[in-house]
Order: sequence, then structure tokens, then C-alpha cells
Amino acid sequence: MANDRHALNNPAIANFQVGVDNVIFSVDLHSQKLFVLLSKRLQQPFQGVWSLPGTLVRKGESLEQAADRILKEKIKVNSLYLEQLYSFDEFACNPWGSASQLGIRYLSVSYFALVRFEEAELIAREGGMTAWFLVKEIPTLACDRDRILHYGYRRLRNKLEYSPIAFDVLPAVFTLNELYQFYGTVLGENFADYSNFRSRLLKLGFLKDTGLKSSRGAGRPAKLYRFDSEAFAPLKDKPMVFI
Amino acid sequence: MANDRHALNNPAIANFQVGVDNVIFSVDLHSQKLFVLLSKRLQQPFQGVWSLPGTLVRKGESLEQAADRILKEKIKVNSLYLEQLYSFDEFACNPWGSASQLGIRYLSVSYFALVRFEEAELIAREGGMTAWFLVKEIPTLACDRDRILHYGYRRLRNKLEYSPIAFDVLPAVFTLNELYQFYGTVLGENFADYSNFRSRLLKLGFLKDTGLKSSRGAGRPAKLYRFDSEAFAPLKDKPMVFI
DNA sequence: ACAAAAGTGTTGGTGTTACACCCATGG
DNA sequence: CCATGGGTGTAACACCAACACTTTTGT
Repeated sequence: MANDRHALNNPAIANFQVGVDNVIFSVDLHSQKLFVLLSKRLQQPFQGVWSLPGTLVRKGESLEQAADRILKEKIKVNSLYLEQLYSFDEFACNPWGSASQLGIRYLSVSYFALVRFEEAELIAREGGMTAWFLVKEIPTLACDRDRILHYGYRRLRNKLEYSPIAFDVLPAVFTLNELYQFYGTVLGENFADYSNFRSRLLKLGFLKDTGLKSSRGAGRPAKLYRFDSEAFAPLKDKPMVFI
Repeated sequence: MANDRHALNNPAIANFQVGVDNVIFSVDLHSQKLFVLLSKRLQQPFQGVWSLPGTLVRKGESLEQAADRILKEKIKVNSLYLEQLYSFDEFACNPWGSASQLGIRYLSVSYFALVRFEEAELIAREGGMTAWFLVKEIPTLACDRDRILHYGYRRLRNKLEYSPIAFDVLPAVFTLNELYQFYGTVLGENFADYSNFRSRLLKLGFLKDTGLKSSRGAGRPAKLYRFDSEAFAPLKDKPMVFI
């Protein structure tokens, strides 16, 4: 084999196992809290320590498939947004066993997800060792995963400001107040005036009045809107701010 | 070994070689052209076809170190900006020999670089098979690398609009016209009026007049400015537009 | 003096902010 | 009829695009 120098037995070229780590966010509109999904490690190293849901990539499986698999192992959810975050080479810390003792390095490709909270059902398997944590109250994570989490949090806030990922996890119809709550929960309470938020969003033209109303006790019932992806399409890639 | 199931001989876990591919941009202020660095492949597959400068990651070497190594193999440059772009899992195409025949997958982590054109000196090694190409006139690249290049080009334009990477590759002192040319070359000629560009940049307050002047033949000599990173620091992370 | 290049000013329009106000409903 | 939440309007201000204009140099 002419190219053996590039193959496994070449001492110069590193061999890797590639892991996927998910930073999964969710917004609870009811309590107006932002959560991130953590799971407790079942094996050494860092057994019993909270960490990001992750896995090693299997044969025949793409990175995104691996991210999706680990997500579906932890929660049952249909509405979600998923994108790649960053790749970290982890010299110090391979969370998946003894491979490093065999000279195999570990690379963590992180993914960022946003899921619908009301619909997300935690899967109880593995002794319920998966739970939502308030983003403001994260414990110290195994294997320096805090760094990845913060990177994901920053991405979430940025994404929210210039792309329509909120509509991937909001219900099909929603009130402008719910949308406002959503943004406020992620970006902080004083990110914008409600009235200005309304006019800006409506002027963009991709929120359609469904004619339906939603009443919650006293007060004037709110119009229900839906996200019109066709009306949004031409705005794609355009710089746009929802702030 | 208790964790053998996670080790190399586990049939379920994929083994990878990780490659780094660089999208290296440079702006020639003189000709007002945007270039990208390509190198001709010296080995099979795709021998003789233009591609992005890349390498396999070696043992003991971080991803960024690998990106930096391959960059320094091709050009000699001091002033540059480098950041990770994206990770692509390449099922179909491993450009580094026969590893895939051994069941080893290939993952490409791409990096994005911007270098100072005037200073960048192509290294003639390997029969001069490295050259600057006009971004507008890219040949078809080996192994679907065009996708990576376009992704990098998009990133370049975005970065330029909201972060000060231009100052990493401009000379220490420069005229506002040179800065304007730089932006115009990357973003397209009609990205903004010169006069408005001036006032916006100067109002931001991180360009300091050095008191020096630069004259190029006829015409009023231009003030030379420098980028004041201390004055910029408080603006970091703040949304900011240079457009 | 004139052309060339740098730098300044003006003006109309648009977007943003911080409010005050009006509308629809339940109790 | 009033408390509650939804929805609209507006005055002050900041910002921006487009363009005309002035200043400083070389020849």
C-alpha cells in the first residue's frame, strides 16, 4: 500500500475519537426562566458529576446525527433548532474511558440546540440523571465543559437577535406578549420596550395575524400571530435586528 | 482494562484522522483585489488539482497549531488573524491517502485566516505550487472544498462589519483612505460613502491621529492614523457596525 | 492657476427611545 | 365601573445617505 505512511500506523499522525457535546437550551414561558440540560455522568472519569449530554461518534454516523441521537436519548421533543457550535481539542480530558492510554486523542465537537420547553419530556432512563438547570445557577461541570456552555449561551443570545430561531420552538400560534417574554427571558428583562418591540416586529412583515384571540383571565384578549416563513424568506441573510 | 469497550477495538466507535484546512484571505490595497491562497495537490487523490492548504493533525499538536503550521509552510507572514471556521465530516472524501480503506474516517476542521498582503511572501518550496487566486475567479477545488471557501468568504465579510480584524493586517499607521479601500475591496465597491465612512469611524474614537502625514504624488497629504486597542477595549462585544 | 487628493458640512429622511394614551374584557 | 392586560400614537432625538463644498498639496 503506497500510502501507508498516512495510515493508522504512522507515528506522526494523530488518531482521534470524536465526541459530540450538546448545549441544549429551553425557555419556560410560564416561569420565565432559561434552562440548560445537564446529565450526570454514569462512568469514570468524573462519575456522578454533572456535565453536558455527550457521546462518541459511531461508525457510519455523521456528527449531526450523533448530536441528534444524544439529544433524543435525553428528551423527547419535536420542535427544535440545532447547529454546530465549535470544536475543542481536549488534550487533558477524555471523558470516554481509557482511549487516551492507547495514544488516541479526543476531539469534542459541540452542538447548540434550542427546544420547546412545554413539549420536551425528559426521558427517565438511567435513573433520571438528566435535568434542567437554570442558566444562572450552573454547577461546576466535568472536564471543563463550563467553557462550552458559556460559548453556547453567547451564541444563543446572538442568534436570537439576528435570526428567527425563536419561531422554531414557539407554538405555531402565539401572542406578541409571549414572543416578548421569550426574548426577555433569554436576553434579560430590560432588553427593549414592549411597545417598540411590537412595532419593530410587526413592521418586518413576517408575523401574520391569524384572526384568533387568546384570553387569559381578565384583560383584553391578545391577537394570535403565526410566523410566515414565506414572507420571511426574502429577508434571509439580510442583517436584521429583533432586539 | 475495564474500559476496553470504548477503546480502539470497539467496532461501534468511529476512529478519525482529523485534518485542518485553511481559508487564507488577503487584500492587496494596491490593485484593490481580494485574494485567497490555494495550493496544488502533490499526491493522490486529486493530484494536480487546486485545493485549500491543509494537513493532517499530528500527535501532540493542537488544531490551531496545525492550522498555523500549514500556514507558515506556505507563506511567511507576521501579521495575521486566525480563527476556527467549522468542522465538516467528510464521508465521501479523504484527501490524505488510504486511511479510509482501513476504516478510519476523516474530519476536516477548517480555519479562517486574514494576512497582510504586502508582507506575505509565498514560500517557493514544492515547485511553487502555491498561489493567490482572485476570490472572484476560483477554479473548481478538489474534494468539495469550494463549500468551505464560500463559508469562509461569508465569515470574512461578516467579521469585517462587526469586528476590528482589518487592523490586524493593515500597517501600524494607515490613512483613512487605505482603510476605506480595504473595506471596499472585501465588501464590494458600493458598501458606503467615503465621507460617511470617515465620520462614523472617527466618531467611534479608537482611531488616533498620529500627527504624521502621507503624500502620494499630487493632492493633499493624508493624515496617518493608528488603531488604539485600549480605546477599543470598552467597545468589545458591543454591537458595532463599520459598514 | 489648475488638477488631484483629503477632509468638512448640510440637508432630508429614517429609526429609536421613552413615554402617554386608548381599547377590550372579567369580575 | 374599575382593574387588568392588549394595543396604538407621538415628540425628541440620534443616526444615516447623498451630495456639495472647502482645504492642501504637486506641477
